[in-house]
Amino acid sequence: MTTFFTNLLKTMKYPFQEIETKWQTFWEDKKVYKTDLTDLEKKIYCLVMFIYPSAAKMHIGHWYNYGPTDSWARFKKLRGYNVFEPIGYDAFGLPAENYAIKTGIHPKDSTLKNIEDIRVMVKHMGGMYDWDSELMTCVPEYYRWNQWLFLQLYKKGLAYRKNAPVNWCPSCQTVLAREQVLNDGSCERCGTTVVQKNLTQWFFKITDYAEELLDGLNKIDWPEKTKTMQLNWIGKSIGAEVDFSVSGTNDKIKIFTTRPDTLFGATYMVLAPEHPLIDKLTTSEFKQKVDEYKDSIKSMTEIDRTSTVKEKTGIFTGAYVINPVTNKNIPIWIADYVLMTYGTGAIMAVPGQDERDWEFAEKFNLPILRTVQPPDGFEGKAFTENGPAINSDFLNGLYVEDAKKKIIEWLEEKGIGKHTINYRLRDWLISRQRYWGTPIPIIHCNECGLVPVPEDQLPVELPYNVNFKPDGGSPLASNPEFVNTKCPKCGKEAKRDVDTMDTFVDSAWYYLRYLNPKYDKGMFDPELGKAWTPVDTYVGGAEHAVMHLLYARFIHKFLRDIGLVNSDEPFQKLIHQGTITNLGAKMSKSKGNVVDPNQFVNEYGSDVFRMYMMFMGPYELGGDWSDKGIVGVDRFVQRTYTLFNTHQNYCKKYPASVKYNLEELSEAEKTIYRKVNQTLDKVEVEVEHFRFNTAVAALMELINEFKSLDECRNDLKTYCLQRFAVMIAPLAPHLGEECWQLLGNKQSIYQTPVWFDVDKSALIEDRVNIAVQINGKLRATIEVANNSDKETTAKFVKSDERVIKYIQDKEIVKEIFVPNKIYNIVVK
RNA sequence: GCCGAAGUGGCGGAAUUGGUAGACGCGCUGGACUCAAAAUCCAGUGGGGCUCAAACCUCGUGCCGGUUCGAGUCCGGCCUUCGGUACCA
Repeated sequence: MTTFFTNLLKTMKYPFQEIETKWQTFWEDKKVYKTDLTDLEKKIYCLVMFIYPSAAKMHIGHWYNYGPTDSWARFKKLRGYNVFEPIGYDAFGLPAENYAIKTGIHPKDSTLKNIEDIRVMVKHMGGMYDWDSELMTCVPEYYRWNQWLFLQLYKKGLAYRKNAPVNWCPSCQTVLAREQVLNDGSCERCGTTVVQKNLTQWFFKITDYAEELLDGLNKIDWPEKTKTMQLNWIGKSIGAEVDFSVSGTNDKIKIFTTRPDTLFGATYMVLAPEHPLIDKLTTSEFKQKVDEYKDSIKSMTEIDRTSTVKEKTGIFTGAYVINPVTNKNIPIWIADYVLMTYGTGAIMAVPGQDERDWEFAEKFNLPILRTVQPPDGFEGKAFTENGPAINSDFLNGLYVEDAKKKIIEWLEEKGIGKHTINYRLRDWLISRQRYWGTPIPIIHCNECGLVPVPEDQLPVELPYNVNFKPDGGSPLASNPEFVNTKCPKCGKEAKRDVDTMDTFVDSAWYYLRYLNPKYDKGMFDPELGKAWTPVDTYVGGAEHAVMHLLYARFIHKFLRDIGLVNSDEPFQKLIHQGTITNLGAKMSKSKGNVVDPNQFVNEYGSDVFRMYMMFMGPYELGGDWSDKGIVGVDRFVQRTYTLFNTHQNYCKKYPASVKYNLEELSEAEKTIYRKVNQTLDKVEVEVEHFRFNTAVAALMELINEFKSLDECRNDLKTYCLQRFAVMIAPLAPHLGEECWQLLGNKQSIYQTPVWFDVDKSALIEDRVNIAVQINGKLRATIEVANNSDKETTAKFVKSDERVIKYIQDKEIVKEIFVPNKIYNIVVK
């Protein structure tokens, strides 16, 4: 070959556009990523949270979620697994509808258009998706099964309607589930402050599964943080319910407490301002003030009310209850720090052992009685820790746990209380007063009441023509053809439910539908559902920790209970990619800090962009966006391409051995051979654990080592290059395929997956550097044979000038030797 | 307030079980190539001291202590940032 030609190759830039198109077309034409779902040996279901197509573009977050996850899936594929990696669209939801209100473009039209655009971009990214399993939730073939699911839940009493105070977003013009209200009382979607309204709405009874949702957390491989969040959200507390009799009446007030052992210290009672008994028991003397207080609460927002920094307020009702253990009258107060939505809406106040009660008692001069002995020198106010009971008659001397047992026994014996478990978890409110979602399959009949739509009449199709102006009513009500129907039971005129379902219903089971999105005999093919769940690896944002991920677990357990799947959990291993911020803030249109990935994809190609995102830092940490450094990855790709271009057809011309004997290699060859195997070993471990940054770094190190590749015999070069191509293929799939082909391989690497075994004997070095320390300070490094013993090493150490300098005239106290690592001499 | 994660060069970040801090990359500096530039390649690059230079010394992983022959890593006490949560009885 002429020097001229070699130089030409060396200066030729990696033509990413041509090569990406070439391989994308090849993969698609040959259906390389079509998964055989009947092959269950070595199956892996790798799932990424599907796309919410609220805009026509893939943003940085999508790339960051999908690129690295796809690389992991590809890595598994090359290692011989039967990997199922699907993609789809979470296509219902508010943004499309809000967009329609603004522009007049119908949600269906804009959504389908967005999906088309996004599909092109996802393909451009070079994902290993099985396009035959692509799905979108906004088509009747999909949402029909949301309706079917609803009916199954309804049959079991797990879908029900109730009138309750619910969260209403004035901007989204719909109710929200509790999980969709952020901690500052704002709407998760639009940030508007949510208000409370009393409305009759549909709920899914997730609370029936509370205990199992807790138990299941022990069986899944999820980030501890996420499991803790679910644990806290479910909020199990063990305690007791106790009835207190109202003095001078037959009324009883039930309270819930986690500290029944402190019953003797209950010096007053507090009711939530909404408690139904208040009007009845308030004495006429206090009536006006109580009413005033209740009014003042009504005008407060939820945020103000539940603010912990706010000073406690409350008012006496004039009434008393009898403490069942002391038989003393204790006053009944009402205060907004007691919530009607938790427990019974009433508490016994034990200021001695509860900080909130102490604060309240101090402010309103209510009696405080300690019933748990604080340790000597305790200077705090309420004592909430463990200790022996005091001032508690028959409980005296018992520590908290024993005292609880004894008092509960006593209460149960007397029939005035019982052991109780309370959960913070509320039922899932699924009604939405919006258009772009799944219609609720219920008919309201004047004669028969609520009538479920018969299953054979599903789907209840979402009509195209509606008026989706936000006026607080459901847009579907504006379409008479939709609303007016016949009662399936009595045949008389009836009306359809005009609300739609929360879109979290769609996403609660989509991973099952992927297995065969065209299946028309049920929600999904139960055989496949049983074979392919739980999903092995699920990757998505941590913001779904208590919404989507909790709902999906609930629905999965329900589907198991009706026999459609046989696994207990939907997602075995969960990984959260970090968030990519820009200028320290989450990217959003309103902040104007959105970075468009296309500018980089167009300039460097998708392989470089993907790999750069992986190289930026630990996957689970995310970080602030910066394009500094993308050129480094680009250079690496260029060098890789040049390397393979200058070694074309090496596989054919100089076939490599499977393994080389180190003894027979020259020093230069040995070094490279070792480095190749060490890198292979490293890349395997790093990619397996989603540590892509260090995997890319290892490959960069290896290509640096290849500077001396020319000192190797040709078949050994092949050995090195083959392995390099295979290792880079998951991280830069188009480049990987190209390199593999340049080496002279006929088959696409993903068509016929290849991975090489590590030659373990090559991981060990002949000679190693030992750090020599004097009193723990590094004074020298010496090179010795691998696995040298202490005596041999000591000889080298003690004859080294740098060491002698420090140990002469000194007394050697101790010598610590760690083979192949350290030799530390302690002198006095 | 409570729970969790993080804090390492100019920057992004590496560092099995405590064992040579700063891998890899960016940037920067110098050099080669070029009429010149870009690109590419080569060399250097934590701070300070000493030196023509090297060798060498010294300080260094948010702060203060501790354990240890040895601490980025373990323990105690703080500070900052970012997530989660918010009177749940």
